Amino acid sequence: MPDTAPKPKMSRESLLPKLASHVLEHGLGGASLRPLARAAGTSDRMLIYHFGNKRQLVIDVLNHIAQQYADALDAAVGEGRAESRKATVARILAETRKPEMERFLVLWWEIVAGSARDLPGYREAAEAVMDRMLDWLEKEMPADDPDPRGGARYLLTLIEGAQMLSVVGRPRIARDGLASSDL
Amino acid sequence: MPDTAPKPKMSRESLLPKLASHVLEHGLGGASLRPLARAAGTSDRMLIYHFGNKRQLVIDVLNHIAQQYADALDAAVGEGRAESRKATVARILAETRKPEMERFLVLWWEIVAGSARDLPGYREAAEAVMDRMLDWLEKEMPADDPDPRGGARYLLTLIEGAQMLSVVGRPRIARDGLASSDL
DNA sequence: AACAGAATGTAGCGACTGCTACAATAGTTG
DNA sequence: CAACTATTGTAGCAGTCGCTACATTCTGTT
Repeated sequence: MPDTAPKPKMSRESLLPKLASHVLEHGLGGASLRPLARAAGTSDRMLIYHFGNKRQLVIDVLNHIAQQYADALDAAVGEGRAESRKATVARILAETRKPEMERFLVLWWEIVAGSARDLPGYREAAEAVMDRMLDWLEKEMPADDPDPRGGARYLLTLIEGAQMLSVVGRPRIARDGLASSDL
Repeated sequence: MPDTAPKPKMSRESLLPKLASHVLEHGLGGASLRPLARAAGTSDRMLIYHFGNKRQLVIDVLNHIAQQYADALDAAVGEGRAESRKATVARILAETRKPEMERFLVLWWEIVAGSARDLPGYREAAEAVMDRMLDWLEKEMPADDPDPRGGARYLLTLIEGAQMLSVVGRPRIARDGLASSDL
């Protein structure tokens, strides 16, 4: 007779993916222990047991998500570089439009907001994400770019501005703005 | 003998400024009826009475704040235009660094986050703010700019990207990016 | 003054919040 | 097997949430 309950032996690490997934779907602010626990197949009691308190849980989940996103970016880096800055921008915009990334993009602005309000853990997660994004962009810059370092920073600024404008319902502002730039 | 309680005769409109001020200070997500009421000198009971429910209150407060911000921007438009795009960017960055604006900037990212999650009222407020910001920028563009319309959109994209990077603790990325641009 | 409707206070409901006390079980180690 | 620790379940606490029932007062009209 097989085990009826396979005794999953839950740990902080085994919980994090499921918690992260729930947070990606439902956001961080509104997330409370009991729904989180349900999504992870445990009880609020055990979440506190494993993470100490909710604050620490949020911090750990944020770190996990940042890491997850960074890994996804790394996996998405293609072999060859783009041919132009314009192609680089197009590439990253296409990459972030993938549905798996879209969930993250929605959460991203919540991370930015938490960072602006100095909530614990948010700033660190945001920095980790932006740093990795910058790495990714530098690797993706055209081989013959005159200033790949500055250019990557320039493009990141433009890209993030464009994505914000899209998210607030004004994608055309960004599109027209990019079209009018010298890209 | 003077009135001990001057009977302020509160209305939706007379409440909104105080509510907006409290929201600017403490954020929207965490704001609950009782603290809001205390800040406005009423009771939760009366907030529901005047606004119907919390959702509508949030929507109204958001509209009020967006209007307030738009007015502040309008008031800040100088007489003469800037001499260069670079000066335009410098002008708006200086304007938004004023302490009164800074409170708004913190809230702004919460509005963006709510917009990304499609919370009621957030998208509309964000659109109103961005549209007015764009107006302001167009008026502030250099008189001899070859493409003031596209240029304003380009600058808005850059500026918002830069402000986001600042808020998440990476102002240097934006600064270096802007320095490397052709502004 | 009589009344009607708007505005407000008091009290509380049921649901949910993060978290904990206490007890039971499971797994490891001697 | 015995002792011990790690893990989990049950139950609940004190506080907050949005909101409402009910009664009262206040204001303007007739």
